[in-house]
Amino acid sequence: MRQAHESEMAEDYVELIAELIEARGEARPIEIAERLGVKPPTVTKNISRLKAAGLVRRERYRAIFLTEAGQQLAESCRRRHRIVVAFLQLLGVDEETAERDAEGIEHHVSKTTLAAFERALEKC
Amino acid sequence: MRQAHESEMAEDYVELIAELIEARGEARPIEIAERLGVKPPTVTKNISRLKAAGLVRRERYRAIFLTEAGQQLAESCRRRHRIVVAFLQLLGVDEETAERDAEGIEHHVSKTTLAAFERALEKC
DNA sequence: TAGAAAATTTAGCCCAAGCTAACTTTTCAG
DNA sequence: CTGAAAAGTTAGCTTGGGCTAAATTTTCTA
Ligand SMILES: [Mn+2]
Ligand SMILES: [Mn+2]
Ligand SMILES: [Mn+2]
Ligand SMILES: [Mn+2]
Repeated sequence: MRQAHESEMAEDYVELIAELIEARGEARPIEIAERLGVKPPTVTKNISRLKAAGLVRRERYRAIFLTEAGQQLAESCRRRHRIVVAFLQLLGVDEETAERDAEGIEHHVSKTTLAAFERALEKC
Repeated sequence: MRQAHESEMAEDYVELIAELIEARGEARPIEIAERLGVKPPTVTKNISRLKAAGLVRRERYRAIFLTEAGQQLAESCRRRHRIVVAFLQLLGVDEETAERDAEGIEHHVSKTTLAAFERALEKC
């Protein structure tokens, strides 16, 4: 049973691209660069990696969109992100810290652990 | 207020070195390689990075020891590791998964979040 | 609608962290 | 005490993900 094992880079990018598309209708390299705190050439390079990985659809100089696979990955990453943040806040962590820690933690949370977080959230 | 920001590599190495010294009296590259799932040359290279960072004391071909700074870092990493694992288990995650997830999560847990984990552990 | 500004890409670097192959040093068994 | 096995190092390569400077393309605005 092959685990897909997308990289953290891929997860953060598709998550952000999905959010930008939702908010603005399209995702532009310059916004991705700003949000992720990297420079535009880094985004260009990483986007072509995502394209090679089949997660992104894109023509040169144009906006970036997600493939079917990219959308699915983005959805599960966004869901996981929300759960991790909510869970940390439930424990009493302030929102800013919860967001910052979740940005790293999310990539190491297995299905099992995510389910445990959800259980904790359910029982208020 | 300068945050030290040791790399994940450094944290995992000093943590493991401390454990090996505790268990065996010394830490040897070949054991580090086995435990971390990397090859010996990788360990040699990383140990010299740790030495350059002042975390490790070592002569060529000899066992590896921690400096004062290395011991302090190791202690706080081991403590954090234990807390994260115990916390995940408290949530109902099985030990193996808790260990595996904690190995990644630990590096992204801020002081604030760690304190929240401890609070949860205290109130049983 | 031409030209300036903004966005994007390309080229060419850097560094961390991994690997294999080959070599050197240490250790251990007979 | 010697030689083979084990351990460790070195050399040299690869990949991912970052950067700057410079070129190119697109988008605005006067
Ligand atoms: Mn993230
Ligand atoms: Mn995220
Ligand atoms: Mn770890
Ligand atoms: Mn650990």
